[in-house]
Amino acid sequence: MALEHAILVSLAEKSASGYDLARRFDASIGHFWSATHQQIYKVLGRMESEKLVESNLVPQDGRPDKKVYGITADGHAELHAWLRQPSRPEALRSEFTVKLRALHLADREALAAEVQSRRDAHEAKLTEYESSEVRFFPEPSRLADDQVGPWLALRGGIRVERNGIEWCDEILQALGGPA
Amino acid sequence: MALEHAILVSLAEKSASGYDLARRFDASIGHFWSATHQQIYKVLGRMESEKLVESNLVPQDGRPDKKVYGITADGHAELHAWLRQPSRPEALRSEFTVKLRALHLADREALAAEVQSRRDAHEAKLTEYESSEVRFFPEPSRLADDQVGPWLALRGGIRVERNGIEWCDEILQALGGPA
DNA sequence: AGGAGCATGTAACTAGTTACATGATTGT
DNA sequence: ACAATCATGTAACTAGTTACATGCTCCT
Repeated sequence: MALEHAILVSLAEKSASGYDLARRFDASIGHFWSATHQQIYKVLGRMESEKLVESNLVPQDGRPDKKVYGITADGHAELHAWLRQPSRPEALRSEFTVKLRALHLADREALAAEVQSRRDAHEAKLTEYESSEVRFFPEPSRLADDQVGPWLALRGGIRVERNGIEWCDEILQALGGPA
Repeated sequence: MALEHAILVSLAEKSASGYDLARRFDASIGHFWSATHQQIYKVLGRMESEKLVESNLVPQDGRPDKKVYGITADGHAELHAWLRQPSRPEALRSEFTVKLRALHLADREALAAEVQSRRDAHEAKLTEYESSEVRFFPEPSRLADDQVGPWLALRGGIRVERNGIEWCDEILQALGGPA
């Protein structure tokens, strides 16, 4: 299961509570694997019973106590085993593309509007990624060892968004030009 | 649910049995939305009870009888309603990218091999898509009305694969050059 | 004799989503 | 007073995967 491994990767960087993980899955790692807090708690529970992670309760004042999870030796072993074996290539699944195939049945105006809003979303993400790049990886030629992976992941995100924008433009043009 | 709508799109093109649909979901429409025969049969059953599709049994000789499904008026209505409303933008979910982020914990050789095999897979798909393009859409500037959508979908696939190849090359270079 | 293609399904399971639930503190 | 943030969960449901099951025909 992928969420399990995403959690192991995240906890290997730094121990965290379920809540902390949920926030990470809203940002950094969540750009490539999303998860809600509900599912994170569920999976953490199972992972604890499988001894991949262990928790200790940290009392706080002015705030609710939290359960901070850390990765165990078994967790590290599982993580390394997963890293060693190739993951199956993920087939692309796009509801939008299914819809696009049915273009001749659709309202062109409505579809063009949808494409435009997808383009805007790609643009927004691209801007976000690009500013992350300049902030966190200003000198990509000399990165610390543990920064290469995150940088390459971000590069992938940037590529996906740029590609998405170009494709939207191609569609808009085919739909009758962007006015 | 997206499979439901993918089936409606496919049946709107042409009536088909569950088996036929399963083959379509291995090829054309399956490039953007995959489904196994088990799930197709399950969903077809529900869709029939919801009167979105209707079936009639076609006896064949030398072969098992088949249940040919066609789209109903309700099905068309549902399809058009779906086409009119924007689909939520799909977040990208990539197990590989999660792994890439953990590059510093992984075996570089093994990861490079995995990247190379992903690159090969992208290359193979790209070749397939490109030959589909020349075969089915030799003159993209003058396409029949119902060919524009499928062509744009294919263009999206081509873009995704090309982009995937470029990203793989970027990763391989960062991992120490492609020898 | 064996495998591929045609044709349809059931059953058990895993993963993920949506809705609901609680309760304190801090900021506007 | 109201919303946001911190913090943890349960319950019900939907979607999708994997394994199992049957049986006929055509090709090699």
